[in-house]
Amino acid sequence: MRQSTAAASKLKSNDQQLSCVTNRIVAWYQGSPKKTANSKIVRSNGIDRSKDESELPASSRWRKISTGKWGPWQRTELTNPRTRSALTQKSRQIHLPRGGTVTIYPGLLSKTQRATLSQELLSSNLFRQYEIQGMPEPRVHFLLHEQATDEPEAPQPGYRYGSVRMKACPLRGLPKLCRLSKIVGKRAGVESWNIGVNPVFYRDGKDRIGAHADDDQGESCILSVIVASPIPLRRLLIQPKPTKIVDRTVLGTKQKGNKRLKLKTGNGDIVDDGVDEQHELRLGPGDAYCMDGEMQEHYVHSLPPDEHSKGSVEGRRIIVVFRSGTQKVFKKDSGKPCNLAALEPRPDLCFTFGNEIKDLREGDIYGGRQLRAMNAHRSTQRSVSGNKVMGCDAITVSRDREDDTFVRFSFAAETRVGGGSMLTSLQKGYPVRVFRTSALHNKYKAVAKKSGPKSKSNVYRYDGLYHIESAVEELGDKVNDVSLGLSNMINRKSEIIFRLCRSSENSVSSMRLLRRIVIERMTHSKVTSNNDLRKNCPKKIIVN
DNA sequence: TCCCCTATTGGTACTTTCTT
DNA sequence: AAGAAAGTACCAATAGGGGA
Repeated sequence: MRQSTAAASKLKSNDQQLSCVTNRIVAWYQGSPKKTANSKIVRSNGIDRSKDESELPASSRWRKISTGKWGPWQRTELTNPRTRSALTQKSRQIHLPRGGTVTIYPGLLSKTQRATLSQELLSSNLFRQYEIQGMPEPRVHFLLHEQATDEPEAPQPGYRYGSVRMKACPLRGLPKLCRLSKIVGKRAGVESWNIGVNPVFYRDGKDRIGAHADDDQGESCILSVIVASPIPLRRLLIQPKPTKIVDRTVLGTKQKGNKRLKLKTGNGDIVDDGVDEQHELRLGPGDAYCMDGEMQEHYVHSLPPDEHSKGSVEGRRIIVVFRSGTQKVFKKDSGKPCNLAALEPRPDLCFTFGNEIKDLREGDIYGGRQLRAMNAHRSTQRSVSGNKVMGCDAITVSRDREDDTFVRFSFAAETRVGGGSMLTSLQKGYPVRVFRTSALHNKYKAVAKKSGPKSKSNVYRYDGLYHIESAVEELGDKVNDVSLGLSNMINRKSEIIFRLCRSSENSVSSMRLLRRIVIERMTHSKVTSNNDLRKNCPKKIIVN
């Protein structure tokens, strides 16, 4: 009884909180954009953007790949659509050089419509957080569909890209958006948004979307309506799609990688016109833009981060994306529902040096996600966590080095992949958290707990704090000691070999920890007491 | 105009996860 | 089994501003 009352009051307070958040956003949104009139944004390329904002702001620039220099941003020519009707009278088009069209519909929504729609979306409680490339996406969103039903377990129409699987909720649950969907469908000449209606919430200027094409489900029409936007406006960046087959050396440039832009001709040959292009669109609240299927073949688009509105509620941006293409059905949704905190701007990550991290215990096994959540190792895709200024707080060891004795080992890193931060830690005498991973082949390889979920991903064992003893730069035959403040002299591409030694600051001695690791590997259970250690420990430690 | 300092940006490497 | 990725953030190179 008591419990249910508590639950009820909790629900109520959640509701109140939600309406509080919603009201605040709506209030902010309805407020006049005071900043516009006076703020002057002069970009490094010398263009004064504030003049553009009252009109349709589209600009483009080009560069020759051979020279690498970008030309100035210039106003993009906007043409009237070929088909004129009452519905498209105000619209304008950009015809992209490599193929495809963007149609802009200025002022599609009134201020009142925007406010009520914002409220409907934010109070729907439907936003979800999805993960991609091992990280939460820097935005939250959800999918609606006119054919979706209320049964949560039943398969529903959906949308999938990368590892994100979105299962739609019924569109009729949000009546205002449902109405809008029909209006914009007419305007764009689309009978049904058969992939779905996708409201997206960028919580602040740090939230963003990387370069991508909407081409995973045969999209033929992608229409986005901007419901709310920070002022100054954020830019939508459009660039040619990178191709897969690339050899820069053949083409006489030094750079490696697959970024060079090439085009496919009609007969399948790959040609290269030697030119990069970029296009920017700065559309405001109430405006809409529509990308066609052909554009998705040749271009990617992105919403780059905006330092201006980072960490601030004023940086909120809400858009609704309507997609038509190939309808698919999904049984599962890969996202998690957002609580109220998840709708606030995400806080910056902070550094923690040393052992004082809650739930981090020497010898224990963790997943990569756990490490990031604990702030014990912050980087998904590099083994060194840290930066050149602050130093390195943690590393993961996943490459075998013959000299690893557990107490001491060496670790190689170029300055560009974290060697710089390790040099800082060496100079400051900071301890580094060391995690050995299951990717190792030597006897100190981390081994997943038997009881844990079956997964192909690596696991990480916390082996305690280590101090960096020395650093040498290897230059062919020469070896250069860089332990003392010479980091600026180092060739960024040469490897620096660091020697690390397990620190006496650790709560557990090296030998005791090593014994525990051995026993836990043998018994697949946790060693919790000294008694366990004495009882189970073999006389001679042999690890394999 | 040159120099020096700071801010911005473009290029890049990185791992896990998932698909083909 | 191979390969690509709707991401992250480091860091060098570059641009821009201010002072001499």
